[in-house]
Amino acid sequence: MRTVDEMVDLFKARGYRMTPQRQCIFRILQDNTSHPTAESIYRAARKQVETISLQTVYRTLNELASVGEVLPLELGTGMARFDPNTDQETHHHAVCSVCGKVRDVFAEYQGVALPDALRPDFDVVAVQVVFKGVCSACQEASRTLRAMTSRQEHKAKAKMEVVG
Amino acid sequence: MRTVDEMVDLFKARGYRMTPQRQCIFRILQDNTSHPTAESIYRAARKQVETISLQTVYRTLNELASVGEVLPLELGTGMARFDPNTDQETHHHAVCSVCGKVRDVFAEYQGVALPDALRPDFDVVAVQVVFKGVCSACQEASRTLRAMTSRQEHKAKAKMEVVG
DNA sequence: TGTTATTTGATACTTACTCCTAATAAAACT
DNA sequence: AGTTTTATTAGGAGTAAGTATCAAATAACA
Repeated sequence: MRTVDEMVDLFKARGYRMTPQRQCIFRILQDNTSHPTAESIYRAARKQVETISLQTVYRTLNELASVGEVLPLELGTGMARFDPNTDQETHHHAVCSVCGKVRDVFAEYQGVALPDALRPDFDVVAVQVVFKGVCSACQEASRTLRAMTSRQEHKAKAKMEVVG
Repeated sequence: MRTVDEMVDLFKARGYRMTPQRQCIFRILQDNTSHPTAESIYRAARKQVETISLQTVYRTLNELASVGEVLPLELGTGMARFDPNTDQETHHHAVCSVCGKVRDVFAEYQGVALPDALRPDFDVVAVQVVFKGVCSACQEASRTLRAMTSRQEHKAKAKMEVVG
C-alpha cells in the first residue's frame, strides 16, 4: 500500500470523500505486517476514532481491495485478513494451523504458472503460494504438553490449556 | 481418497461405526472432481438418504479431513470445499473470482519451498498453489455484457443479469 | 455559509458452520 | 437371536463473520 498522503490523493482522484475514519484505517494499515483481520483493525481504529463502526471498517477495506491497495487473504483461519503488501511476485504466506498466525514468506518462485493446456481456459490475475504448518511457538507448546501428559501432571496440563 | 470399501475398513479400524450416512458421503466423494461444498454434498446425499442432516455431512467431512482422506480447501469463495484428491505435490487449483468455480491444475512445481532462513521457525505440512483469475465462461459473459452496454441495450443487459 | 451528495453508524439480516440433546442404531456380549 | 452399551444421528437453537438498509451526519464545493 502507498503512504497515507498518497492514499488520500488516490481516493480523492477516484471521487471518494476523505473522512477521519478512512484516514485512520489508512494509518493503521500503513507498513502493517501483522496480517490484521477486520476485527483487529476495528479495535485499533476505535482507539483513535471512538465512534467508528465495524461496518465502516469493512466498507473501507473493500474499497481498498477494489482499488488494489490491499490484498484480502482467505487462509482457512475462519476470517479474512488484509495485507497492505500487495506484491504477489515475491511475497507469500505461511499459516500456522494451530494458532492461526500468518507470517510473510519473501521468495520468488520461478516456473509457477498454469500449464499450457489450461492457458486458453483461464485468465490468471494472481498466484498465491500458501505454506500450511506449525510455527515454532506452537511446536514448543505441544512438546511441553506431551512431556507433561506422559508424566501425568494432569492439573498442570489442564491449567495450561485454560491459560493458552 | 481411497475406494468406498477401503474407507469402510479404515473407519472401522479407527473405531468409528459404519452407518448408511457415512457410506453415502464416501460414495459421493469417490472420484469427485467438482470440489464440492458441504451444501452440495448435502443436497446430493439427501437424494440417497432422505433424512440425512447437514450436521452429519459436516461431521463426516471433518472426520475424513482429520484422517487425511479429504483436503479442505479455503479458496476465498466464502465456504470450504472438500477435495478427495489429497495429493499436494502435483495437484493445485485455479479459482474463478467471478463464478467461484474451481478447476484442478496438475503440475509439479520445483523449488517451491520455505527459504532456509525461515526453515527453523516453521514446520511445513502442506504447500498450496492457488491461481486466481477469470474462467473462459465468465470472460465470454463479460465481453457480451460490455458489447451490449456500449450499444446501450440496457434492457437486454438487465435481463441477462437477472438470468445469470 | 448553505446546498447537496456521499458517508457514517445503528440495527437488522444472511449465511456458513457448530453446539446441544433426546432418540436411534451399530457393535459387543451374552 | 436378544440384550446392553455407547457412538451416532436429526434437528433445532446458537454463534460469528460479513452484508444490506436507511436516517442522520458531514465532506466538498460554490
